[in-house]
Amino acid sequence: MKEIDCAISALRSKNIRPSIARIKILEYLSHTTAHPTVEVIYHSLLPEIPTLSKATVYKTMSLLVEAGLARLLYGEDCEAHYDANISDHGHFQCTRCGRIYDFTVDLDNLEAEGLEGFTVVEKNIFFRGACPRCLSD
Amino acid sequence: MKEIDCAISALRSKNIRPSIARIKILEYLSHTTAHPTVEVIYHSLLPEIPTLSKATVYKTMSLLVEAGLARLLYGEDCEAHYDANISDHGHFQCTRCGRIYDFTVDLDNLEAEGLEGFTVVEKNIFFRGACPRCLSD
DNA sequence: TTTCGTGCAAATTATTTGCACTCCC
DNA sequence: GGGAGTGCAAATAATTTGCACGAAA
Repeated sequence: MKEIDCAISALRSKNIRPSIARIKILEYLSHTTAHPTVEVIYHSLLPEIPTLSKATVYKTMSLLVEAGLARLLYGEDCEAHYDANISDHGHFQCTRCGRIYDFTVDLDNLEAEGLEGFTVVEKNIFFRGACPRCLSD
Repeated sequence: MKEIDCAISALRSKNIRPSIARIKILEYLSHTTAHPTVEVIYHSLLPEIPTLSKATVYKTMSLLVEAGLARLLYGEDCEAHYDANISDHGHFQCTRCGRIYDFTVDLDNLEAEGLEGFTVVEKNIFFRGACPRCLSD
């Protein structure tokens, strides 16, 4: 199956109408490993879709993330969150209330493939889901 | 040792002059687990330091992160990065060139403590350091 | 025909910067 | 006095929103 048909059926399976912008964006996302920003997606597709606007890319990306066809690296919001606990530990963000919790994790024994030749300085682990406080409501 | 002295000596050890804003921000960061944003830090300290400005909080936070006294959750920039690869995998960002690489990781066997009662929907792992391309320069 | 997707522009929010003022060494 | 830290306001950057038009069901 061609990539474009792949994108179309992926959209259909989520009940998202396969418009030109949606198809092209999903197709572009699928064959790149560059983890592009909205800016990058916009400029990459502009030659192909000269009428494309950034607002459409933003709207399409939220749609795709909500449908589970794409994921957002880092947090939900674009605000920077800080932490003075420098030791390796994990963060859990509740998608309902937005609260962030720490948890303990052993990152030394983590098996990672594909990092040969890389110097790792910092390890972050980030989970999302629902916290007990919200689950009990 | 009192918390405030803790903060002062931490700053001194990094050759950062312990000004009132820096001490208070570091102290605040150290005894909270809420992973505050600049906005939150600013409003929490405003009663204590009525002359505080957000610009100072921003400047102080970059300083603390650079010195290794605090860490920034999520990426370096506040731009959202997207990925159509939904399977669990890790991301590595090179702090020199900014490129993001994927790597394979087995998150199922990860031992996490402190997540009893949580429903985990999504797992992200995020490393930072230097990539081979930059290391060979 | 009615709903949905798009594009523009304006609004909002997050962050950075330039500069003047002040406060210690 | 001079460099450093701060605060204000303006500038920039990222993202969201409102609205009108055109295309598709």
